[in-house]
Amino acid sequence: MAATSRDTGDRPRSAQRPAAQGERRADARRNIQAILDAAQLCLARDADASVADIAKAAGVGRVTLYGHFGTRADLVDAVLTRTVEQADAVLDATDTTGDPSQALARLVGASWQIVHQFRSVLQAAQRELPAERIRAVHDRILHRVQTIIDRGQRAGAFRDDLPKRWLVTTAFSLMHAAAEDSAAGRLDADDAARVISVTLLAALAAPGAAAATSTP
Amino acid sequence: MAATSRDTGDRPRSAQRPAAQGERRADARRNIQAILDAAQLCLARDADASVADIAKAAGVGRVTLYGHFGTRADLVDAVLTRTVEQADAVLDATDTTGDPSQALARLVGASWQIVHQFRSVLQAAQRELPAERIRAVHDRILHRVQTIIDRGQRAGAFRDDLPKRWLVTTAFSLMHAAAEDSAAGRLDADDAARVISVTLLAALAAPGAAAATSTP
DNA sequence: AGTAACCGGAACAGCATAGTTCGTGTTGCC
DNA sequence: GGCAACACGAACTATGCTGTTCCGGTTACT
Repeated sequence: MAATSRDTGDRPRSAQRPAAQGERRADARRNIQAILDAAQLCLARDADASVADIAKAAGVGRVTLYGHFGTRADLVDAVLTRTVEQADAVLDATDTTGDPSQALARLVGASWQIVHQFRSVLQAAQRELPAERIRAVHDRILHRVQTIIDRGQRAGAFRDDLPKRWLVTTAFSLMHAAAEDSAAGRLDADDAARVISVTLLAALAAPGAAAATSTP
Repeated sequence: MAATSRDTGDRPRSAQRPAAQGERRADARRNIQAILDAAQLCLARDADASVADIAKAAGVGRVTLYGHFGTRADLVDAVLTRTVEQADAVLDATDTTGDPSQALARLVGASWQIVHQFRSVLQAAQRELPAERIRAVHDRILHRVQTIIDRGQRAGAFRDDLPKRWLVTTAFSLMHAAAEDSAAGRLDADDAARVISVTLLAALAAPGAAAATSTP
């Protein structure tokens, strides 16, 4: 249903078909990226941003947007897919082996901004897409942090007297809060990774451990 | 502008005036409370809940709702005012003297649900009310936690190597996260106060201090 | 150079919501 | 008991949004 597949039967300007499967003119490819970029920014600011707002921000006409994305839900799904792919790429490139505390600090440093962007898009998606679709992508993100917390607990570095699910929630809520404070000018973006890591590791440290230090 | 003042010039059923300033019939008072109750619940679930949804949940007609609240913004403002008053009442009743860690734990225990409810209403209000109005009520809530954190830092119990504003944000983000997890069934509501306090106090503890324990 | 792919403003239909008016009935206060 | 305060469904206007159609112009690919 997304622009990448283009096999949508009855659609406006349905005669528009690429010469080959998936093939497109350069201006069409440029517009699709511009629309996705604009949608990501607009939806992060306001989950109810209109299709007209997004088209304007992308510098294209509404009919052009509808030419590439059949419905608002199609567009939101495409943005969600792209956001997940971007998050996966960054997270795949992050070393999560070795000392759990240091691994978590690296993961936090690499992903705090993406995690927040992801959540903004997710909120918009929740209004348009089925709950299963939302859960599928949400769980993939959670899983990585959970794996490190599991390792940390087994190694005795992280506390195990609180629900594990809550520790994961704590990690995400601190990243989201930092992203919001940073966007609002209340927190220096350059300092955010350190601030989140110090706070999170202090919160997660096994009681009595000397892990609760000023800098990781 | 809210139902309490009733001096709104040209309004539907403008002939409806209480016998005395602010005086109302019993059924009108009951309906106003029902509308505010319903608005608080509906807006907490969905900041875009319609006036028709709220009226239905309150068990009144839309015209009746408009008879008491001139516009949607008037209603949202009234809900915000009431929510702030409720939060003030609970927070005023909480002992914030003595040991900063224990004071913060008490404050958290008393307010985690209210703080979340307050934020939900605040999100709805942000779409309807001027930014100054939002900031005025928001800062009042933040101030109480900030005062305790100040005391804790002076007493050496809380860390001072992270921005103070961030420590306040941490407290609020953990309360919000716990409320969301509780609402979603991922956290036992009866255990939430303990879980938040333990996590928060561990995060705030001055490095090296023995405050990072399992139970406050 | 030719032409299909692509673009996009105008206009339309349908839907949802906010706010208003009308008219009639009910309630509760004096 | 009387009557003003209160209630409320139906119907209306206005606005904004989604999605579609039309049609003429532009771009870019061969």
